[in-house]
Amino acid sequence: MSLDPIKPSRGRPKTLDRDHVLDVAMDSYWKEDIGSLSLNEICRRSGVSKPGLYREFSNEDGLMKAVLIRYQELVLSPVQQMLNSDVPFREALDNLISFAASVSCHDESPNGCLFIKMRESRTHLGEATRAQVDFLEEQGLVTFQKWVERSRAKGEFSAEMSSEFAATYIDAQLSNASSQIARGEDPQMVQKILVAALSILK
Amino acid sequence: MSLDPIKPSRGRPKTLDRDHVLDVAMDSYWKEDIGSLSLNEICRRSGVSKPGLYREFSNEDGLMKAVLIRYQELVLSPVQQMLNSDVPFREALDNLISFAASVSCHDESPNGCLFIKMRESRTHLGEATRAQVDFLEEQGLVTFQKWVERSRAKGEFSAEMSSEFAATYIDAQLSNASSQIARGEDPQMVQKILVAALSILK
DNA sequence: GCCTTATTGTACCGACTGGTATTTAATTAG
DNA sequence: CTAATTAAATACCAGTCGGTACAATAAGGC
Repeated sequence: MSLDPIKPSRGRPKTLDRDHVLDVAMDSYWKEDIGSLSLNEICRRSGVSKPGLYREFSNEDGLMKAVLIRYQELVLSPVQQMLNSDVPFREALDNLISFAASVSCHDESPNGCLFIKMRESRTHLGEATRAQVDFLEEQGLVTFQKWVERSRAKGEFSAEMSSEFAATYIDAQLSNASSQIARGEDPQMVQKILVAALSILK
Repeated sequence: MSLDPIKPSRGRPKTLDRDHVLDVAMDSYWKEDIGSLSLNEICRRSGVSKPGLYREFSNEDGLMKAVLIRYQELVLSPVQQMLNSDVPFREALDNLISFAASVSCHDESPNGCLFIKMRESRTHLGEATRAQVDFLEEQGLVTFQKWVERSRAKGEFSAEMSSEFAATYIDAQLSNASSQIARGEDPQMVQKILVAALSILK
């Protein structure tokens, strides 16, 4: 294409650091209640003026969608790749469990999976973000289902249930684990519950 | 005692219908996002002026605590009584499952268990309500644990796990089911997941 | 007829929300 | 140099929030 994203280099140079804002916003949404975190607060924290933020992301919905996409690239994608690889089923399951029982943005207070938090806060999301959540949810279910099907073909999964149900079940349990982590429950207990619940996949 | 709750019968007669307000508030908190439902809105819906509501419940915290207590009496208590009775374990478990997979305030949109919703919205609660949630949570865990212990003594529960863990596990799965119902997922699927997850208790 | 007591609703408070109009600053094109 | 272009931040908008001062009202006691 002829439209290069190179400097058009005209007018006052941009000082707004998009990635910095996204980092701050992701951290904030991650460790706090999504519905209670205001744009004003994100502006304060990222040191950006409100009109600046609106110029970059259009509105709150645009910012949250951008944050979610960033989260997908940063956190979800590696997990999906692991599930798409040929790691043995039990090993992949163990990885999945320890991932779910430990997700946090940094070393601080536990907060669960941001995607799942957003899914739970569905009513607080704008149109675009909600659509992105739906897309990621579907993508996740497909990933689980294909993983189960491949594992079954390899003889590593023999539970008597449809692959579709298995995918839904895994999603439900991971979702539950994330909620518990976010609620502040002991990660070890969360993991123990997860192990028990997923033990029916054998 | 000498303090009868009979009409002190002095001053302007009260017209505020406490129970009506509580009903409206319970319904509202039940089927909508707790953190997004304002006192103003509850006043509008119940036809009560704001100072009237404050006189009756002190503040938002007081109202929510009163609502939670009402919910406990109305919904939770019967379930607890069932678990404290000598109903066979499998039957009680089935009751618990169909209860969890169907809780709604009326025939309308599903909304899960209000207590669990409040527990998930912990950050939006005032001090008194939060304390009440903690109390009910502890009470629930104790009920589950004693139920498991009695069932084990009757030879109806033989899974190899501590009664304490079993109680935590049941709580986690019911909580998950409630969240799914509230999120609008198909009750039949929720029930199926619940049955699968609780199948490890045998 | 008052006075006291208790409940009522209007009208307000300061703080905050998502979003924007507007002015000012910094750069390039000519 | 000026004009055009782009981005900056201040200061504002209407609306909502939880909470309250306050004057009007309705009853009993005397």
